[in-house]
Amino acid sequence: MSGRFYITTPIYYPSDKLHIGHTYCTVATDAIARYHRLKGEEVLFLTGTDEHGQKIEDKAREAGVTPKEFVDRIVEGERGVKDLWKLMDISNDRFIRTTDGYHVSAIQKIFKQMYDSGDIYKGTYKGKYCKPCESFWTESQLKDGCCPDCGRPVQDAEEEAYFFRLSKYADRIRHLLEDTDFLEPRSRVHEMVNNFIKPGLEDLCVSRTSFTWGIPVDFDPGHVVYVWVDALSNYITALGYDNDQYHDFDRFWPADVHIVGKEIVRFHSIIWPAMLMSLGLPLPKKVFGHGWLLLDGGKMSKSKGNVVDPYILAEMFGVDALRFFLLRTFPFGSDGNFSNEALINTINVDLANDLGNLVSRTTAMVGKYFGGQLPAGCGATGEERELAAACAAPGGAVPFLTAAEPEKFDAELIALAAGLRGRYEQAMDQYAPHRALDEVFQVIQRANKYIDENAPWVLAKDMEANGARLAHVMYDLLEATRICGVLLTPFMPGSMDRLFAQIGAPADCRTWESAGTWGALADTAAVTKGDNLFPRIDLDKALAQLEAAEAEARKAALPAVEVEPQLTEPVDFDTFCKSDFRVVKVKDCQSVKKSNKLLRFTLDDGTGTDRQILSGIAMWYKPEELIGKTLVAIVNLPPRKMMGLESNGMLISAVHTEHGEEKLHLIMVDDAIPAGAKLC
RNA sequence: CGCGGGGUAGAGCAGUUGGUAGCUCGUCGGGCUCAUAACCCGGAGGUCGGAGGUUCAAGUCCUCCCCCCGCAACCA
Repeated sequence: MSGRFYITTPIYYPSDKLHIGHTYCTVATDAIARYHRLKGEEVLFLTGTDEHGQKIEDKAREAGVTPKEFVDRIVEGERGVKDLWKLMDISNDRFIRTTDGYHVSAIQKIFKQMYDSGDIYKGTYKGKYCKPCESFWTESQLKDGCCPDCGRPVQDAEEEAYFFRLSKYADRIRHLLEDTDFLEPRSRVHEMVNNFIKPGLEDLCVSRTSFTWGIPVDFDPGHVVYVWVDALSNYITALGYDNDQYHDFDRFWPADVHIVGKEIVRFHSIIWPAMLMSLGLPLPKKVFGHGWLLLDGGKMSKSKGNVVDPYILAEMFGVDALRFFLLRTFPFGSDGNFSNEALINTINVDLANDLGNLVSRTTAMVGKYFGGQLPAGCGATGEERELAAACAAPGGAVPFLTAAEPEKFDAELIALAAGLRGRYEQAMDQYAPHRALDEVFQVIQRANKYIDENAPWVLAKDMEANGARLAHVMYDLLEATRICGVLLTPFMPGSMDRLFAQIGAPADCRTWESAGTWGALADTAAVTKGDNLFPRIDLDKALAQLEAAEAEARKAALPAVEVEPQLTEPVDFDTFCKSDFRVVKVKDCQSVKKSNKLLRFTLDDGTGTDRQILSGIAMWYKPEELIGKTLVAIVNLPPRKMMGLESNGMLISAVHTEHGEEKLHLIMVDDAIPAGAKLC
């Protein structure tokens, strides 16, 4: 049974602090890794950060530091990535940074190897070039044939770049996706095949010359390795492939599973296998694409300002409660709606009422009725052990229980608890932690019911007559609790240590083996009622507190008002005068079908002919509120089509950023000004 | 007709190969008092987005339509 297990998270992009979504993915991976360790397997759990690229180069420049300084702060700094994983009790064995020296040199070797084999070749990246911006654009990125950044005309240009022969592997990839279990859940396969394989895989541009923050192509100065080869290869360089930092490649490759978010399934299920094929390496056994945590049914994003900070939640409710909530509530393969109410509810219902209270009432009664230690001989009977063994056996059906009460209660509880490990294992092996947890809680609920059925407080009234029975009932409760505790360890390691201490379970009662055995706990184990494992949370109070904390964090993190830096490049007066700004009156304004940003204006510009302008401001204004307003527009821009409609000019607005949120105000002028008045 | 996901009780969700519609919260009533005002039992509440079709039988299979959410596009 004990084999090796290599599991990875994605390497996260540290251009910003990580949020609850990253935490979700890492916590899930951690629980799976811990599960395999519990089963006695030799596990290697890898996580890390992907630190190169244009965006980080830009962000660093904005912050006035070097790119390396910038990522160091986010990765190693206070409340950074590593800090967060430490807080969340993540048990990763390794942490790779793509700026680590061994990775950098390994990538150069890998790149060279693929070049030498002919799978990477030098080609030309045909595109459009904007001289003032020194930027390359593809045909589709252009705005009206002009540079999307500055709006100036662009020229045909060719840039040297390296390409990977992705097309060569299309057939093998399609087979891999369609005919094997390589990619799960299955629904993601359709998306990949329909969107990317069927239209035809094109060769992939794998180098850039437009920025410098990347791994240099060592045989061709000026080129840096673009994200694909750099980032995806982390899964093998972290094992020591093409480097001497580690020496586990033969031990752990191929990976058992890459856990990834659905947004990067494409890279892991198409590009990564193709790269490995090119290198002649075995493919990972599985890529699992989990769902996203949504907020109010929509995507969580910085620009919406609705990012949930895991630090605040963990500090307020405890790390284990947060870990548990994330994995218990949401089906791992699909999206789920995150909310603070759901979090608190789950903590109260599952952890406080069901599990915490079960431990509390059980340990309290053992203390009250037996001074914290049950009498010897009250433990599992031979018959019970047999029943349990039958239920725990693979495929073992629960026997038909005909015994009379109260033995029937015992048998039901034992049968359910003894079969739990098998059901849990099945769910975990299918990457369904939510189902595994559901199974555990079925047993916890059954144990609570078992207390009511046996009414220990009634038995305790006559210890002489019922003492033995009472002790046995208590033992059954401890034992059921222990089994649940073992199986919850991968999810809540810290809390389960406390639980085991309370029910007196030593190390050999915390093993995977012992979770499949009824009667592992010594009947005379020392039981102590400790602090509540999971205190109940006052919903309203906690929500208010959370909101305050989140608001404060948001304010601290973001400057109140930000404006674009002023341009230093002068514009000569003649050029300026070529822009024809006019006062216009809004005759009609409607939203554009199928667009969530565009509004269509019908304007009186003083010429007597209506002018139509499209403007991407639907986020800030409702169409009807603008009718009749007096605005300013530039009217001599070349016409441009948007969403099939022609726009003749642009309305002028003032824009700024407030607490990270983009704000926009149309320039409105005095209604006394007639349409067509020129601005100068 | 761009691609995909989804529409099941007030809310959030399960429903494998078609065979009496379930779970959690909430709500109403009952029980118990060991326990973290927790626990246990029971009730009410659903034309399973809409319309057709296949079938002895459809939430489940087929066709069409409507709505929501992502990606994409667009935001001169």
